[in-house]
Amino acid sequence: MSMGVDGGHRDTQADPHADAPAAAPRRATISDVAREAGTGKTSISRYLNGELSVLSPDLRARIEAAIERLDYRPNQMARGLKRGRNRLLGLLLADLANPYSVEVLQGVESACHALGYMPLICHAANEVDMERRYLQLLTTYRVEGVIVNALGVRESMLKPVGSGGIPAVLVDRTVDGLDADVVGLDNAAAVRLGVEHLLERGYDDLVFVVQPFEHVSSRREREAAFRHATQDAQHAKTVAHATQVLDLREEDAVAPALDALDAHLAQAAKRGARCALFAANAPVALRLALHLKARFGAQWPQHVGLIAIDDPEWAELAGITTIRQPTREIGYRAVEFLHERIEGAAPAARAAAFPGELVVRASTLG
Amino acid sequence: MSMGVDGGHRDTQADPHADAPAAAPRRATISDVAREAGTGKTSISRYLNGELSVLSPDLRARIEAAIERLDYRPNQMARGLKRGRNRLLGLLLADLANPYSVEVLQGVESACHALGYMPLICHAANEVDMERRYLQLLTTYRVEGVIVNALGVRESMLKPVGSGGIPAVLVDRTVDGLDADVVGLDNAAAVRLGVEHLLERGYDDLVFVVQPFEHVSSRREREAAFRHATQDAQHAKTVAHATQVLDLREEDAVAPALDALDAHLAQAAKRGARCALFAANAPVALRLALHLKARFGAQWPQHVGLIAIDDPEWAELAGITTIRQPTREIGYRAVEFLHERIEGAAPAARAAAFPGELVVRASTLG
DNA sequence: CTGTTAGCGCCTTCAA
DNA sequence: TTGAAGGCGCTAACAG
Repeated sequence: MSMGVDGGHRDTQADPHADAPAAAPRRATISDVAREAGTGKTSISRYLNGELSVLSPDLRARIEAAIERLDYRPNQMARGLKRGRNRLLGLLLADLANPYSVEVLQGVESACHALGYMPLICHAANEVDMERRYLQLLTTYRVEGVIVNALGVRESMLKPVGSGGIPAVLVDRTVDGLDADVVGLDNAAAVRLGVEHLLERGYDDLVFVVQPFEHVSSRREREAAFRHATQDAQHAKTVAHATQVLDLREEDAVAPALDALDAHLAQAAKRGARCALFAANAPVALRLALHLKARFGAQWPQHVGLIAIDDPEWAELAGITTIRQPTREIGYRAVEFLHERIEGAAPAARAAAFPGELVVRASTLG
Repeated sequence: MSMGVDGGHRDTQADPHADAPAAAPRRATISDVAREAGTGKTSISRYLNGELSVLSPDLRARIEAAIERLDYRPNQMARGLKRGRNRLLGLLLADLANPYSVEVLQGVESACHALGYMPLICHAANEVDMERRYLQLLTTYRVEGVIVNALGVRESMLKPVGSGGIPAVLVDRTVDGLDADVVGLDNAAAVRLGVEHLLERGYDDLVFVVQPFEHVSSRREREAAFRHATQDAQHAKTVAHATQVLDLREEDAVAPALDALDAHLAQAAKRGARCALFAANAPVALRLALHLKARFGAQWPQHVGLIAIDDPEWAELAGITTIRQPTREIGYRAVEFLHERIEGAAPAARAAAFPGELVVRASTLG
């Protein structure tokens, strides 16, 4: 159950009779430093915490020297235990293989540096079960707050801060029934941007392709926005639209979905319609591009349009039009929100929705 | 200097006069559980550590209930402080934007789960300075060992385990003067595999493209292996070869390097030679592919061959031949090595070199 | 089988 | 300006 199964660990203690070079010289503690500097632990502690003004220059110099000589590093664990805060932030990521996550992570890290936190990164690899375990583990390490970008985290795994839970902020997706800060893309605007671009380019049969979206708010929002944008009064009569679910986690379900898509494309072609696919995110886009290439050859963009939310590094190489998210900002803001709550501010749950940016490439030349 | 700048943090303590719902109900401690269960802390501790056999069924049930009722989670920090081991492993990664790192990470995680460790992931974003800071930080959190895949870590930042340093294992690259375990690709064999493939396909002018390699052992090894493979007796007279450095961190240096490459390609064409580029890793390959596409259009593989070490997800889409590394195994093995050392084994430094696998695609059709 | 005691390394009153 | 003492949450001898 618990991750730390440590039964059966022989506590290999240094053999006093071994002629090895100074068997495992324990790291120096604050007491060692105090002794070395000829003073009490209190002064060392003061020094460590920057209360330099209350230390005589002499003592201060001795302490400095002692620390240097012993290569002393204060033990964060002990510090944390004592003061009740360890400067650890949990970051739960559903899928690090998705470039989006890595970019958000970069923003998170940079904010952590600025604010003095150490991010504890947990990668759930798209497994709901892992998410639960990691959340427990983070709790166990007493992180001061968590940033969550998960697939199946439930409200019950993450009690709202009011009821004794850890401060939490959600990235990209909400959790049903959980009243926490959320930061992510302005999905409605981003999708609208994409749809308008496709219409401008003359596509009149749009298919939104998305992973199962019932349980992921951002997917839900994007799908809904797609329907609204295409049903919009000014287009309603001229634009065909449909949604195709593509479950990338079920390899067996992918082929049928792609077949359905092919059928749709064939029909559209017969009608003389110009068809374009709107991928809800990068993983979907990759899968679609691979399929289209296999089916139509390298010239596939002449047959079908393709646009995607997310702008992975390979989009440029593949010539795919995208809607880029300000991922780093998203990560940065998440930490800022979290920091405020950790510091005690308790405003109502906030939501930060960042705008996406259209990057036009060859896949939507029309 | 230190990351944990925490001066100026108002310790916002709960206002006892606020009518808020039960101001921040502190997490239950072992004492709380003991009281709730009507027993002493020791029994609780025993329960937590799986010494169930020495507890009367009755006590055991009461403890179980108390824990449940209080939603108690043992504090890992306190545990670690006491027993001197916190089950934390540091993982220092030079660049998470490189898919290689993410894949290695997955192997690391899966091994950590199996062995009961919690990986503390640090992302240095290709900054040597970050690497140093993170290494210090890890030290400060008393991780039991570190897995290092860094750019500029020096021996001085990572004292060998014998002299009081933390157990360390290196991934993909060694550190000068540091006698630690290393796990990575069998570079010589992988490069040979690639060169032979290119020769078979009829290329007779090979250019190895690599980031600055003086300080990164794997790049050095690959470059050397390339020279050896091409100078090999049986090819020496028929194959032209060269090495081109491409420093991706210096945007200003990229264009000149690509120009040089272009010149080389032009000359080769004039001589009627069949030219192929051998990218030392995925980031280089991406950059090259982008350039070739811009220069020769989508049909670039008809002009130049391209092969790369690493097999990122976009390689399939771009149709680039690669030599795939068993990245997950690499990460897994790294943890295993580290675990053994943490457990006290002190064998001589080992090296695990895994074989690469050739994945042929359209970029080397000849 | 169960509880008491003494710290792990550090911070924090409190008194000198 | 300095130091001694107590305790954060937990484990590990010792007793009973």
